[in-house]
Amino acid sequence: MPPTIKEVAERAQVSVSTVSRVLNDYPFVSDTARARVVEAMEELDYRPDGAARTMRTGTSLAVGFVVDDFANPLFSAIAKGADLSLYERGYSLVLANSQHDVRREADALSALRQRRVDGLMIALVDERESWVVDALATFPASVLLDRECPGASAEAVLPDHARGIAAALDHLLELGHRRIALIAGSQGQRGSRVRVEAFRAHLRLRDIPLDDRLLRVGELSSETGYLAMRELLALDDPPTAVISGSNQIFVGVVLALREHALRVPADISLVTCDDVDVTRLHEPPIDVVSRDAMEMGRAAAKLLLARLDDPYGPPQQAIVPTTFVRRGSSAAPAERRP
Amino acid sequence: MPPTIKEVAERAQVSVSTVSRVLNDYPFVSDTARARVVEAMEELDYRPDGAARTMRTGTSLAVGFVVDDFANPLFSAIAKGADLSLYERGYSLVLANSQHDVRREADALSALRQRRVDGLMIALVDERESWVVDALATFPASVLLDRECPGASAEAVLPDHARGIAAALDHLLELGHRRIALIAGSQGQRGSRVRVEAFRAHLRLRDIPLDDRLLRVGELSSETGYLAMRELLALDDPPTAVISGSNQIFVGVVLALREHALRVPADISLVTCDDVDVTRLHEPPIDVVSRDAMEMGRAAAKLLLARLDDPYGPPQQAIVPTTFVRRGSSAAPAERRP
DNA sequence: GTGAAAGCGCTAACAC
DNA sequence: GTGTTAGCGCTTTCAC
Repeated sequence: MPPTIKEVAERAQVSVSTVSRVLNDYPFVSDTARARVVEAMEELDYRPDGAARTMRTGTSLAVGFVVDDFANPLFSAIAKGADLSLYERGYSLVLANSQHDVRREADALSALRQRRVDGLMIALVDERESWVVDALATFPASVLLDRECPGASAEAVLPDHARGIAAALDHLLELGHRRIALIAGSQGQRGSRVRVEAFRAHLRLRDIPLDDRLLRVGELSSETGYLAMRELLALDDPPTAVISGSNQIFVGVVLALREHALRVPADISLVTCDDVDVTRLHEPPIDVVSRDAMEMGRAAAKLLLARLDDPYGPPQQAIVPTTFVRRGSSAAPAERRP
Repeated sequence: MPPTIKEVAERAQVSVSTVSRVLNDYPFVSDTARARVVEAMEELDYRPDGAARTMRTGTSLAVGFVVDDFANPLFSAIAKGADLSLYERGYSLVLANSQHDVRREADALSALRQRRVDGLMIALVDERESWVVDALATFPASVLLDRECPGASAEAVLPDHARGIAAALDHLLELGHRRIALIAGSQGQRGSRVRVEAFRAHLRLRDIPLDDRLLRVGELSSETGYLAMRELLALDDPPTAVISGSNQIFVGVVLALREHALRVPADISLVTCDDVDVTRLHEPPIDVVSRDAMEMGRAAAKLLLARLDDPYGPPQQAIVPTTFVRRGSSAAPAERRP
C-alpha cells in the first residue's frame, strides 16, 4: 500500500491539513512545519492519490484525445505535440479511437466524461452532427482539431488549407495545367471541405472553368484514392495534374498510377496534402501542401490550458499556416512539351 | 452537475446500496427494484463517477502506454491494436512519451502510479536499467513491448525477429551476396539487440565470415541510418546488400543511397525491418521483415487483461511471428551479373 | 432482498 | 499558523 497523507502527517508530527497545505503550495505555512513535511514525504516516497484529488477537486489532470484513427501519422504527430506541451503542466492524454463511427465517438465521449477529464481534443467524425454542440458543452474545455462547429463553445486549431491549395494550384497553372483534379475526403470534416471550397474558389478566381468530374469526394482512405484515380484515368479527357487530399488518399493514388504504368511527373503531375515520410522518400519526391502536425498539437494544448485557466471569455482559435513545398512531382503537361 | 447515485436512489425509491448492486450486476436484487433503478438511471442519464469508483475499489480502468515516441507509426499501430481490444472491456490508454529519456520515463511511471492505472504497456528506453524491475512491480500488471527484463514480473509481447532476419539473410545469400551489412539501433532495446544477435548467429550457421565493419549499431533514428550508410559506402569493400534495422533507420538509408545516386537493387540490395507505407510505395517496393504491429497491441491487451483477471501465476509471453516479404529491392550482387 | 452506515484519501471551511 | 471536521460519490460489510 502506498503511504497516505495521514501517515505523512503523523511522521511529520503535524495535522493532515498542514500536509495538504504544503502539497498545494499554500503560502502561510511556517518554515519549520514545511521542512518537516517535506522530509516526511521524501522518506515515505509519498505521492498524493490522484483519484482522491479528482473526487475532491473535480479536476483530473487528464485530457481526452478523440480521433478517427490515431495510427494515422497526422494524428499521432498531433498527439505527440499535445502531450509534450501538456506534460509540463502535469496533464496526460487519454486516447480514444472513434474509428470513423459516430456512435463510437459518442460512446467515447461518454466514457471520458465519466473519467472527469478536464478537457477534450477532438477531430469530430462529422461536424454536421447536431448532438455534438451539447456534448462538447459538458466538458470544461474542448479543442476541435481541424473542425468547425458553429454554435459550439469550443476552441479550434485550424490549418489554413485554402492558402496551401491556392499556392499549389498557382504552381500547376503556371506550368500550363488546365485540367487539374482534386481527390478529397468526407465533407463532414473541415479539412476536406475547405480544400474543396478553396479549389473551386481559386480556379474561379483564375478564370479556369472547372470540370466537375475532376472533383472527387469520398472517404479519407487509400481505397478512395485508388478508385477515384482509376475513374479519373478512365475519362476520355483525363486530368494532367492531380491533387491528393490526404496522406491516406495519396497511397491509393500512387498505387493506381503504378498500375497504369504512369510516370510522375512525365505523364501526370502529382501534389498531395500533408507531409509524411512517404512523400519525401518517393522517387521523385512529392510536392506537398504541408502543415506542422506537432505544432497543431502544441497549439491545441495551449488553447486548452488557456481555457482552463480562464473558463469565461469567447472561444479562441489558432490558425496554423500551410505551405506549398515544391519538390519534383510536377512538370508541364505532356501535350505542351516538345 | 451530473446526477449522483443518491439522486437515482431517491427517484427509484430504493436505497443507494440497491442502486449500487444493480450497477455492479449483483444477482440478488428483486426484479421490481432492478426495473425501477434502471428506469431512474435512464431518466437521469446517470453515469457512475469514475474517480469515486477508483477511490473505493482501487481500479481505474486505465492502462498506461509508455513509448519513446508515439509518432513512430509502429508504436501508434500497437496503441491502436491495444485500444481496440481494451475498449471492449471499458479500459482506456493513458499516453506517455518517454522521448528516449530514462529520467522522463521514470517520471512518467510515477505519474501513472498516481493515476492508479491498472496496468502498463511499456517499451522501455533501456531494458538494462536496474530500477525498472522494482518500478514495474509497483503496478498491478505490466506488459513489455518487445523488451526483455530478466527478474521483472511482467508479461511480454515478443516479435520473433530472429526468424525474420534469418529468412532475409538466406534470401540474400541465395542471390549470391556475401558482404551483407546490418544497421541496427540501441542495444538496450530487445528489437535491435536480437536482430544483431540473429544476424551474427545466422551468418555463423551458414559459414559466412562476418566483417565487423558491416555491423553498425547506433540509435533508432534516421540520422543513424544516414550516417551508417555513408560510412558503409565509404569502405574500400562496401557491402552489396544492406539490412535496415527499423523504419526510422530506413529513411536515412534511402536518403544516403539517393545522395550517392545508387540504384536499388541494381547497385545495392536493400531489406528493411517493419512494414510501413513507405516500404510499399517505394519504387521498387522494398523487401521487408514484417510483423503485425496492431496484432502486437492486441496481444498486449490480452496478456494484460488475463493478468488482471488472475493476479497470480507466472508471467506470460506472447511470441508474434515475423515474416520476410520479398518484393523488388534485392537482386544478385553487381559483380556477379553478366 | 434491502437498508444503514463506515470509509476510500484528500481538500477546504471554519475554529482557534 | 495550525488543527478539527465534513464531505466528494461510491462500494461493502453487517444487520435485519
